[in-house]
Amino acid sequence: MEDHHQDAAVSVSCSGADLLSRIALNDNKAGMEGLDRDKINKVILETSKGSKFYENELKKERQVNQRIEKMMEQKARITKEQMKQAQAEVDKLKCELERGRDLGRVIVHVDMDAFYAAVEMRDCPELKDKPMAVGSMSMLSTSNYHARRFGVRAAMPGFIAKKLCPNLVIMPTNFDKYRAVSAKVREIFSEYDPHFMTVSLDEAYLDITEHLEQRKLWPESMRTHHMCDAKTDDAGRFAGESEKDGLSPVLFEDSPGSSTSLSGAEGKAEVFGTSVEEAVREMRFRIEQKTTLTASAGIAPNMMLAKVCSDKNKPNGQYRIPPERQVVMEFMKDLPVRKVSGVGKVTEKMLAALGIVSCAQLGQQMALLSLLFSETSWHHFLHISLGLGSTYIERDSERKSMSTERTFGEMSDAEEQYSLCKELCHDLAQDLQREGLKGKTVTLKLKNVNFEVKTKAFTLQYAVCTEEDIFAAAKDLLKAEIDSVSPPPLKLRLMGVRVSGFISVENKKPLQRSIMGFLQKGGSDPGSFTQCPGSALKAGGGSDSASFLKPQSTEIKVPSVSEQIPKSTGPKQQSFFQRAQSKRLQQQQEQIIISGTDTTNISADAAASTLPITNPQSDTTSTNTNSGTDATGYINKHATLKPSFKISTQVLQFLTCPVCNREMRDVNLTAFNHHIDECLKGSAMDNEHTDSDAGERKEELNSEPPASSHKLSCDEEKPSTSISLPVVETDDGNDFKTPFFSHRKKINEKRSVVPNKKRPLSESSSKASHTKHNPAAVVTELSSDLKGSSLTCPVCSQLQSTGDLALFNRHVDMCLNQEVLLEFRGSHPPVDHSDAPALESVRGQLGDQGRVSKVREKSKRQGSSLLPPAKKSKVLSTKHTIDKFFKGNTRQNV
DNA sequence: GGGGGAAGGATTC
DNA sequence: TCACGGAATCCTTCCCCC
Repeated sequence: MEDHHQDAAVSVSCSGADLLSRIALNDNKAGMEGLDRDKINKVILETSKGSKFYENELKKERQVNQRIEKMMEQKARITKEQMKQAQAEVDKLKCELERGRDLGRVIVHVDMDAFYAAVEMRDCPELKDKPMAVGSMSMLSTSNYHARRFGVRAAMPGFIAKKLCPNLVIMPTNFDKYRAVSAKVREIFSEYDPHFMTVSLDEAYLDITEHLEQRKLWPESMRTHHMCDAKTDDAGRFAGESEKDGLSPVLFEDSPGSSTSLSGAEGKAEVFGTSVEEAVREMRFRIEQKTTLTASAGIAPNMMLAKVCSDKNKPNGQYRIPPERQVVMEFMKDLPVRKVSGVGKVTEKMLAALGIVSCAQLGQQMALLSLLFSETSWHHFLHISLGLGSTYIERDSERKSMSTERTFGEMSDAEEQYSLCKELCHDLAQDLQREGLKGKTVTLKLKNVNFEVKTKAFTLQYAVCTEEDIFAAAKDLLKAEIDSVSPPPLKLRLMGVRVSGFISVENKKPLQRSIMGFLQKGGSDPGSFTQCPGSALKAGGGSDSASFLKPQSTEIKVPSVSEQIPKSTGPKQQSFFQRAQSKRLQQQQEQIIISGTDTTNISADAAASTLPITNPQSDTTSTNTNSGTDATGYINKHATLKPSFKISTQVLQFLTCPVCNREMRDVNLTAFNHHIDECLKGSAMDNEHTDSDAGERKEELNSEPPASSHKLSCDEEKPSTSISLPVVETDDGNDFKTPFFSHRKKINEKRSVVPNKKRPLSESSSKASHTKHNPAAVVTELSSDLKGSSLTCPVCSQLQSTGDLALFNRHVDMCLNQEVLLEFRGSHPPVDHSDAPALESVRGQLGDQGRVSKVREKSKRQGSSLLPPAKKSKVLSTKHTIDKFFKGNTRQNV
């Protein structure tokens, strides 16, 4: 939604301005130009003044002012030498960023105009000439353009809006209806970019680069669209074509893009060209035809710019920044920092205190900013000043928490509070179970009648999702709060409960365990590998655990939205290597079982320290599911500290050693076990000096493949899978140094550094292993490319003197097997991989950029921090800053 | 000193 | 007439423990 929450005025012209920037009107929004700000602010002030809310806002404002004071003191202490060093560091990073600037993508940000209000007006034509808003007396979600002329806007309480505009009609929200409209719009989006990313019901990012390529070849007929092809309404209230006249155009009849309006154009055909602008205009045209609502769009080489652009010609317009560095820099020059998503009222104010209002000023003051702000923050600022943003659009990032909260009138009775708490837990449990999620951290959020917010969290030993379990934790937190408040009683106006630390997310860390589970049949809860062995299974118990015990299928297609399989159990959790390896190893196990035994005696101590084993092939191997009562289904994680990888003594016709991959015929199990023991010893010795490396490699293998890499599973059968990785790019801007990857370098010339600190594993990994462009094709490409050349093993970095892919893959398999064995043997400290470029590349391929970043950041912290972290001010955090806009600037041009 | 949990805060729609 | 939301994510700081 457009600038929904930019509710701090850029400047306040009322008295006491310094304390009012949080409350005063922000008219920096389409349809709000030229308002009598003083008058509006006066009304807002008069209405708010004296309230608890107002007092709290003043308090927060004072805190921000204190932060600014501290920052200014810090600034005063900065020496010339420090500035010089800082400038050098900034310049260096700037150079790297410039080198990695990617102008090759065409990113579009589409934003529906006054979405909720527009839907309501469409369905209730009598509203179209009236000032109206959607929401309630306590809060408005959005307003139409008539209302905006009175200063009524989103994120404003309804009662204040009523003061500003007594005739304002406030419509209640109807999310079902908005969702239905949104679904229609998304259908159109998917035709331009099947991987588009939805931000909210009315916003999306698309990468239409590929579409534009194809579009060039399209005949005119494919670019011809007819007026008024909307057939039905979204909620049964909109009658259709006969009523469409005058609806949508009236919303924004004087808007920049009104040429696409519907009036009097029924049946006419419009032909769109092949250019970027034409493609986006066509998309907007089709949205309008289908929904009678208008959308605005921004077109730019990255997400950050596209977002800013979509606001430029709002409503019903579009704006494009061509992919030229000079133009980008020119565009950024006068852009107020506040216009950039991620810069909120606090950041704006802090920057303003340093004399920074525009993005050009931001660029000029980077050395200073690097000394005053955290690394994350100033890197963000640097990206902004250079007009850089992410060129990779991530589609579905994994949910990290789920919560529910409620605001109410003053509540002081403890019994009532417990009762409400239980109710919230009930609701949350239902939501969690609906999505098959379980989390270990329960957080209680409380807001007292003075608007002071407190959160109390507790992390359990096991993941929970039932009302009882959540409430058990939440009520203790509530009790502590009730008992500690002084003076009693605790007077609340809001209570919320959140569950986070989902085991589906956490399990990305020990994913390697899944490889180790290659012998397991029937699949089990990957989440039960926790600090509390077996606890998740116990906690999950009964039907709850079912959602985590779903058979894992090796999906070929990308799961649709409707496929609500918990992400924790999907093949997504295993890397491509892992899945291929698991499968191969599992086939070996099948051979063992088929040959007459399934008593693989991995460990006698399965119950004490068990590794639940995921079964990537459960659909096809479920006949061999273990009962779970014996040790068969588990591998003791300590078992291989001593080589004890035993298989029961029976003569088997055909076995393959899981260590060296050799096939053995007519061998009895004693001999086979002996062979494995020897292999293990050999492997252990081989790796003795590289344990730490392997430990790091183990982590690399933990990474998660992208959603799209599900497609790769169909190639797992092929011998070339070991090298058929979708991603070949490191996130540090280093060139690949091995022959194995050298041919990719040409493809990936455009790269940039992603200096993101603390990048979440889930996001970075999925991003890193992005294979949007037909991964299957990559397999072919790589395979054919490699024929006849020397190859370097991505695991051990050794150059292999063979061009034979089968031999090479065999070697990679063996290396991978050794990784598994090293895992058996215990943990390994991470090491510096600076001398292992191939591993770095592998890490990039496997998608675990988060870990790469961590290693690099560690060295960075040691070497480059000019001020102790504690002295650096905190600022800036957003889901749209580095994560959405900047991280992932390393696009995978596969 | 580093890792990780807890708490608070900023930002977004 | 009273009256300022809900959900999610990320970042920073603090603190404890190893």
